[in-house]
Amino acid sequence: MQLREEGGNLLIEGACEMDLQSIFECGQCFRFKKTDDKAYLGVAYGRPLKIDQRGDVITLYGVNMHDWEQTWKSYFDFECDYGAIKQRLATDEVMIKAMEVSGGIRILRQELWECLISFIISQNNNIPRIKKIIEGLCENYGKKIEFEGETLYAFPTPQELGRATKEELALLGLGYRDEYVALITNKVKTGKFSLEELSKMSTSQARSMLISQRGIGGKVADCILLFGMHRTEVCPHDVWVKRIFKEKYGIENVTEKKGYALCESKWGEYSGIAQQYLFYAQREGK
DNA sequence: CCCCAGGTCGTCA
DNA sequence: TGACGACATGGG
Repeated sequence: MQLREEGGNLLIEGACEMDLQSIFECGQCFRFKKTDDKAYLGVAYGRPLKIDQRGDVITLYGVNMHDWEQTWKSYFDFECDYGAIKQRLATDEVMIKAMEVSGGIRILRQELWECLISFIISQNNNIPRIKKIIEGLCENYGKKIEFEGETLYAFPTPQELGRATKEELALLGLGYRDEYVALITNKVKTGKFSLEELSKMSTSQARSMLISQRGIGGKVADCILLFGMHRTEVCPHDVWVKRIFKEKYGIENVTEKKGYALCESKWGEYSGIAQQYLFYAQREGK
């Protein structure tokens, strides 16, 4: 892999265990959309990004080496050696086949606050609608960002989102989740629920803390731990995991508890990443 | 009209 | 603990 600046853009060349489509469409992140010219356009940490992949060249438009070091290197989790992780996970045929499809996934280091709200919204919901709702939140309450001739919006801060009433949220399509979002937003805004403290806790402490909040159960807590706090040992136990254990591994009636034990014994500290590989491959029908 | 969606909550045994 | 329906909304 090689990094260089060219024409005001940053180029990543050569193998880097990175596939933009699977990264942005595996359901870890809801803020990047595909453009007509087959790039991905979105906002993270309040900064706009346009990025595309042609052959083995990835281009981050308008990004210099300083921006890369400051923001995007960490966002795309470049401290992590995915080659080594995949080698560690390649212990059975199911996983090896899944990784042929989804091996380019990286667990993005997203903002905790954004993940918290996004995955509360994700419950009993489908990915296109989750994206639409979050887009609505950003357009209505987030800061406007003009970029490359397009208008983008940052994810609203707790203060900004705190201006929304429950009724306004309902209008954006949150449905019964309006109450959950309003409650936790208010707590974060007023400091009753500290994301800073949360992020310092052990995984099991943080999980209990999350679950004690209204509208956050085990699955949503796990997604927040994995995607918002990069606790890669956490495997969100959803309907798809059940499906995968049944169809691919021939293990039936996997309860939540059983599922965690299975993940722990099979994939250990990388259970969350393993789950993403399997989840994406399964959703792609492979 | 039905069913489902990266679930959670309250209730009842 | 474990099972089961309700819950808003929109798409198929």
